[in-house]
Amino acid sequence: MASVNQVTIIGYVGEDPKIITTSNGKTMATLTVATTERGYTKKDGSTSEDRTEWHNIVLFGKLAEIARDYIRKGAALYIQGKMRTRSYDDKDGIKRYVTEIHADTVQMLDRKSVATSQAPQQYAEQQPQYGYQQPSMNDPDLPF
Amino acid sequence: MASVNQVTIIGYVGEDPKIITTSNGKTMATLTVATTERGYTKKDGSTSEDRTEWHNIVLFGKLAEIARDYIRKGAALYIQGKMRTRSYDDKDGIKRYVTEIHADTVQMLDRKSVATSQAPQQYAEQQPQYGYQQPSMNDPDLPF
Amino acid sequence: MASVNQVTIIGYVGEDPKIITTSNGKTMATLTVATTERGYTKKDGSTSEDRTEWHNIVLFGKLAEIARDYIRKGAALYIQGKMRTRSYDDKDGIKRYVTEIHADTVQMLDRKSVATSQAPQQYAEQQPQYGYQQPSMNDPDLPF
Amino acid sequence: MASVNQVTIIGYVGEDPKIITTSNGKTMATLTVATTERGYTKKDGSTSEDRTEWHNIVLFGKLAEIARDYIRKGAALYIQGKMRTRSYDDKDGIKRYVTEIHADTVQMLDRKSVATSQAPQQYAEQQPQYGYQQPSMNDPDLPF
DNA sequence: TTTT
DNA sequence: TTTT
Repeated sequence: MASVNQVTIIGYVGEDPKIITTSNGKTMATLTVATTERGYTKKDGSTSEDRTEWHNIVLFGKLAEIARDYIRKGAALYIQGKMRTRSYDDKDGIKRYVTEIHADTVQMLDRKSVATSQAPQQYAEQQPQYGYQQPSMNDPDLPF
Repeated sequence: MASVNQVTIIGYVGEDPKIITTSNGKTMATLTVATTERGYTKKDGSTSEDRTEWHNIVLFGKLAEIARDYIRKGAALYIQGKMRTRSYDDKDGIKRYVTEIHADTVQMLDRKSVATSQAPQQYAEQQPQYGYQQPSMNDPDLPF
Repeated sequence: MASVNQVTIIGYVGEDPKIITTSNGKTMATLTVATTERGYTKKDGSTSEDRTEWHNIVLFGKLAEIARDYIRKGAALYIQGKMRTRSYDDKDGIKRYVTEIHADTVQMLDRKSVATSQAPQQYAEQQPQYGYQQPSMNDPDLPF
Repeated sequence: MASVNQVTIIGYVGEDPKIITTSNGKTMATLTVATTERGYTKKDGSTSEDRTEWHNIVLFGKLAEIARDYIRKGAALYIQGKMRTRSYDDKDGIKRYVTEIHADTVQMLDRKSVATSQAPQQYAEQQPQYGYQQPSMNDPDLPF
């Protein structure tokens, strides 16, 4: 059965990634990325406005470690992954849905890392495609 | 500012499309498309299950007319578009979010049209890439 | 360093795939796929013609075995891969270049297999996403 | 008939674009873009080498004007387009083929323009998504 | 709710 | 050389 579910995003990171260590010891990261559709001038002379879309990105394993170590608010990213909608119960016990992008590929588009906010400087300068590093502080807060 | 927001889906239509005529006379169609990620056998011999994802597709203008005239439940489609999250108030007045795909491109992947359920036969046999046709009954129900 | 090289093709197979067993025992398959850009009517009333593009697809390992066992002339395929240009010496010893697509993903878009020309019937009916099978006759001819 | 022919490239411009004014007064630009596949360490400890692929990009109309005015050697680009193989006669009258990418979308990925080599400074600082400008010197040399 |  |  033919099936394709592929999203490609180029945009800017809204906040420093949130890092979670799952119960089975895997690293997971969540972050938000903005894409902006430029407004344009219509035939009647009126102009449409810019439109910003926020995407919920989820990273696992090695990609999550890259996020933890190198990706910071403001970074320009290329992301490719799959759309996934999951349900959760909100504070009133009502079922809600969020659509996330589970990334398969992440590339940093900044020539020099913008990883400054709390990222160790020595890694900020290197910006590898895949980075490994000793564990750091995890943010256990619920993402999104 | 660089920005890309692009989704590519190949999957199967869950229900006949819902057609809406907007207040300014434009045709809009909504439909759901399923993608299925195949389960696989892990190294330890256990198997993961198939996972089906449902996508909310929104079509405007000519693409909506194609949906109205040719696309039916069960059809295999190739869709390319943008992710968009919109908010609406649910019946309790609480703000909710849905993520939709606003399609730019739709192609029917079935060699012979599967458009049988209530679609005019003469068009069901042809399956053009872009179809035009006289107005038909619209379904004013809220999609999704 | 950011880098993306990705091609997506949906089209029809021109000839039965050619199968090669490489010196280190790996299976490789080559096939050609046609994409057709529809002509359209211009503002001045003139029409542009349809334009068919032929793509040289190269498959390795398991994907090559799927090609060998299930993909035949006329099949509709979804292919994703990388562009690669390689050089070779033509019969006059002059360096030539061909651009190929090295596929990472292949999906058959026909609901029922079109694998009829010389493909074993029992497999022709099944059309799995990934197929394994005992070695068969290889075509040692140079592809493309 | 279903057909998709789509290439996505992120890479670096090899030389300043070549600009051609076609016989019917349209602007056309050609440029080469490099993508690099990172080498990796195999299971046996050996490492594969980095592999650079050069892509021949062709731009028409407005995109060609952007290339002329803003894109220079070394620029990082996101490009989406179609693969096209064309034939030409080489100096010995022998038919040769080149595969090019006819771009539909071009985005500059550098935060500050790298457009320095002969590009007017005032535009180099702005880097619009679509730029218009008075005609400049064209390079009539054959590209590629 | 689809499909294999 | 495919397909509609």
